[in-house]
Amino acid sequence: MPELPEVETARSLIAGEALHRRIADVDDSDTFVCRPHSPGELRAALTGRELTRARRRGKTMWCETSEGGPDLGIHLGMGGRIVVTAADGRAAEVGGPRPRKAEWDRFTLTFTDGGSLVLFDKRRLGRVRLNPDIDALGPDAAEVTRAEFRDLITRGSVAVKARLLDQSKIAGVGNLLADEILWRAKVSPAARTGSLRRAEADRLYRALRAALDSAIARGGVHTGEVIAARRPGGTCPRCGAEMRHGTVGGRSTWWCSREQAVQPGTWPQ
DNA sequence: AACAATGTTCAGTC
DNA sequence: GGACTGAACATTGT
Repeated sequence: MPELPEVETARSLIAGEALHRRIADVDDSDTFVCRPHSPGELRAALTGRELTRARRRGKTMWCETSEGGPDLGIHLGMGGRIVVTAADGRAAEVGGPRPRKAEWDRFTLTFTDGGSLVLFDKRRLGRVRLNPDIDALGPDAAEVTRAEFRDLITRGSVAVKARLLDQSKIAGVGNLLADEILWRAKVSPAARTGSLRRAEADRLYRALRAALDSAIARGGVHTGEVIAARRPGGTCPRCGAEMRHGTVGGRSTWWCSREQAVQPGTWPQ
């Protein structure tokens, strides 16, 4: 699930429920999720502090900590969820509490009030680390300006979908959101960045804003208009033409065979 | 059993 | 350095 809209709602949950509570203990024993830290490193760095602010850029969240402590970086990976539990044991989660197995709790902050903040992730591809390198990310997709976007989306000659997924160029767009944006803008996922005209770049920019606004308002990228058509036999929700499937930028990609027709010579190989 | 999956990262090649 | 591929990571779901 997690792309920018999901991460933003998770960040908002932390900001509303987990700040200014004293950390009594830290379970950082999952060495894969907490890599490259060794067990006990996060515990030593965080115990006794409070989270003071929850921030986000693209799909990376980080919490500032009290007494000049390190930033606590959290990435949800492919399917991570944040659960914040109150002192009375009541669990708060985006979209309401859902069933969860304790064995899939990958990282836990226990607060002195008895509550907790948990990264729950059955696939274990989420990660937690101190002082994440935020500067390696491009501008946040929800904040990028039209001028910045025009530049980053037309430079070079890579497939435009690969560029949308490149977190170092623009941060927050994942595979589903990329398909939704390209479909809304009626641009082929395989179109080369250098071949895009200004009108197409600006259509993509408007589609980016609209897709983000819609996903945040409706509760996630899976609510995208074209996402339901990403299946064998799916048809374009606008024109009814058959949806096509292939690999672009190394990821599974669906597009409308009529409105997003691949231009000759743009498909790799 | 085989394959795909909403993410990142790294090695290798051209 | 840019573009690209394939694999790896760990695990579940179909």
